[in-house]
Amino acid sequence: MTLTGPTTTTAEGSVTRERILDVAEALFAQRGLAGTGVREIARSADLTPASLYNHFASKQALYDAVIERGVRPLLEVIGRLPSREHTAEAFDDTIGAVMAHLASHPHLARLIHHETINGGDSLKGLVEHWIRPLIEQAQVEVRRDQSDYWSDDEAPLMITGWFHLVVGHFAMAPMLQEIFGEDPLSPHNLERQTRFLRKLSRLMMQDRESKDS
Amino acid sequence: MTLTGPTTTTAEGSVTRERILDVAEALFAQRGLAGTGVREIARSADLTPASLYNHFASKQALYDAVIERGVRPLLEVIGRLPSREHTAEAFDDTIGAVMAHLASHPHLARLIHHETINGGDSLKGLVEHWIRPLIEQAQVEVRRDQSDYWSDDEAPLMITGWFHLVVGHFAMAPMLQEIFGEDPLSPHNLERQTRFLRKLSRLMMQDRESKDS
Amino acid sequence: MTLTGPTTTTAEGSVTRERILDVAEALFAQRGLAGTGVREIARSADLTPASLYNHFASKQALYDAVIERGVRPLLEVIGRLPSREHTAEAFDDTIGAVMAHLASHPHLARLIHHETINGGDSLKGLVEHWIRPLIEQAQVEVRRDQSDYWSDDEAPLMITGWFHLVVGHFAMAPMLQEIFGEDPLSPHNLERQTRFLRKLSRLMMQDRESKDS
Amino acid sequence: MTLTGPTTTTAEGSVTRERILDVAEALFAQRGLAGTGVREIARSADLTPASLYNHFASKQALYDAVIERGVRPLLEVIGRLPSREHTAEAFDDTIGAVMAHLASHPHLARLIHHETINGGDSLKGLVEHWIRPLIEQAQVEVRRDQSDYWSDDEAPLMITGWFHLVVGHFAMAPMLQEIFGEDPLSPHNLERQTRFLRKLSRLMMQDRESKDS
DNA sequence: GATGAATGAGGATTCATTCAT
DNA sequence: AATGAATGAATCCTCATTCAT
Repeated sequence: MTLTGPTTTTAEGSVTRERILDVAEALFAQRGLAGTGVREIARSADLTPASLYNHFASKQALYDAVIERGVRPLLEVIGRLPSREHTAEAFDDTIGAVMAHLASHPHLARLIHHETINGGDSLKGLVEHWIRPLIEQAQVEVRRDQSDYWSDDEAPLMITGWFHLVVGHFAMAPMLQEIFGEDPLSPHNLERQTRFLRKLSRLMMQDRESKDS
Repeated sequence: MTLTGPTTTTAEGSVTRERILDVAEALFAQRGLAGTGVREIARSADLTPASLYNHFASKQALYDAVIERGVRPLLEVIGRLPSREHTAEAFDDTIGAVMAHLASHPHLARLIHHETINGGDSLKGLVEHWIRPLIEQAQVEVRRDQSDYWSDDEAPLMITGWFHLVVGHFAMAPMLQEIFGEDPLSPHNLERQTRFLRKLSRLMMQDRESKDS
Repeated sequence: MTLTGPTTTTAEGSVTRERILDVAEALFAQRGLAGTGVREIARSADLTPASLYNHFASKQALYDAVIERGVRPLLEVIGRLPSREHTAEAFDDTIGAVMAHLASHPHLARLIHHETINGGDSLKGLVEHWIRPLIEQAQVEVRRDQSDYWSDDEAPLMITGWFHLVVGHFAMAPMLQEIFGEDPLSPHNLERQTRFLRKLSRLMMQDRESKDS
Repeated sequence: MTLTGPTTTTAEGSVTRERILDVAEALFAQRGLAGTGVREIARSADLTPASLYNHFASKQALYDAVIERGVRPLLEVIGRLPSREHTAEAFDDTIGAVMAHLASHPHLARLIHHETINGGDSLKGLVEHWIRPLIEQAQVEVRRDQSDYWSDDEAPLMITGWFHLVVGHFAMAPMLQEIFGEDPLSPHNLERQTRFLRKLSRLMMQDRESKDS
């Protein structure tokens, strides 16, 4: 009876809370906020709907918590790498890190897509803190390189472009699977995709040197 | 009663039917299938929910019709341009045409995203007929160019990459608007994005020559 | 099939709507707003809860409609009688009319009590239009009679006093029934109560003469 | 832990229990039994709903306790004063005492009204012990005075009438406040109301004398 | 004595859909 | 082609209550 000990991790969340977040993440990613029922979430977490409300005030609050828990680490991954000398290598690292993070959180990208497609109220705050600095920094770097292939005001387009390329791959995995008959998120395919993106990045960066010469 | 003349164009669809499709497209794009209520659609079309069922057998049928009507012309746009000599120019044209089509159907991209994120049952058939041939053709062209920067099996990645870049820009317009404070779908910004994509495509294509030398 | 004719009385409300109002009036009077379930109302009206919402937007809206339908005629009854020469007789008539109206709407008084006890949001507007003029008029009459037993500023107390006496009798009928073992709303008892109130009113009015002497 | 000293007065009730009764009284008076949630009561008492059940077996039990605690002293106040020689003065005293008691227990009247409007199961026992003797006594006194204005069988009507007048004033205070813009329970207004009731009582009692002569 | 977590039952309301008119 | 009314099923959420800690 007493062997089980306390079920709550005093740190931040009880195991139940975490379990709910896990299953909700998967379901919200699959079907979106509106398409996911509280009953469904509760059942997947081996709970009554009523019990779920002991941990989250509302479906929306749960959704926000899922987004928060998923996106914040991603932003931290991104924010950790930016300042380096050699842009190309640094960028390669960032791509790799982001790809790795998304790979180990298979629902994150679709979650982000869902949020992004409509106004993204739950995401807004987070993203502003994330994308805006990124763009400003990118602008600085583009300028520093005195690139004449890419102009300063194309920096935002490049950032969002990379966003589409990276997040898109994960978000659309179900459909790519349909089409190609193989899992785009398998280690092999992920490596291939990462390699592809690195080649592309090198193309975009190194080109300047060849132009400069 | 009869003074208004016939309201139905037997050819393709009644004006009411078309009106329903219009508002449903906008709503489905905004909130997805699950997030959009029949009542909402009906109200936006100045109808009773009951009346709506005189035109579509079910919400799902309406949704499918919206997808159909939106995606088929896009596929035709794409299918129309593929065979040319100079790959670079042809590709530029395709990009332009697709961008133009998406620009004039502002809900299409988000609709596609919604469908793509989950299994995309309503889209599956259409997309298979669309993307698979594209990829096969791309593979042929990559091979023909004897590019040694891009390998044959990277062709699918390039295709999907372009998909992400083009469709993503439109689908995520609401969020980009949030972040940058300007409409990504304004003529000026669309032109800029198109120019950007063309520069990128040139980079990806022309690079081979510089490497060859 | 067609013999039943149209089910809606074009005038104001369909028969169904009226039926709902009837049963809701009884239930709200018995158990109050919070104590009455929509399911209960619907069942009593031979309807599904869902169907009920075709007629009233919400439980609260239904409640308001019940109050409105019940109280408005009462106010009209009161407003119709006020101007006469002989105050005593006029007052007798008013008492009689109000008693009669409440007698034929057996739930009205309890409904009013329910509303009055808490802030009476649904009643507020109606009552202000009703009680305030009454008081002003009463003040005029008290003053006109140059009564020296009742002072001018006691007019409001008299009004509310009569309110308590008349409405209270009906509202507390269930408990009086409990205590006395006979129905306070039976014709015989109602008559007795009316007679009692008239005697009381005469006492309050006529007394002035005896005092004057 | 033990520094605060014993928190329970073994005699009658713990302070917590009393606190719960206090807030519950206010809430039940405002919204009735059905309209008041256990959560609400607990929150107002700075407790968890679960903790509340350490003090009361159920919501109903709490409600009954509130009624008990509120009504019993009132009955005692009434029961204490009845036997005197001069009816008029005795009655004046009773009115004053009851008004005073209700004034110092501002929720009591509304509580009684709530209970009275429906069957009043929780009140039944108490009230029977209270009102029935009162009526019998009143009947005796009416008879003793050989009043020919009020007949014997009007005694119950007088009792309930006084009940309406006294309790009504307190129970409907919220609405009267709405209408007149001043607090009917302020010392000044209470005094005025008491004076008014005394004048009325004298009218009802003394009249007999004038008729006798 | 207090509480976090759990729950079955029920709360009001909305769902997509049907059908007679 | 349009609609008011009806409905079974589902929606999110709250209810009063229990119990191990």
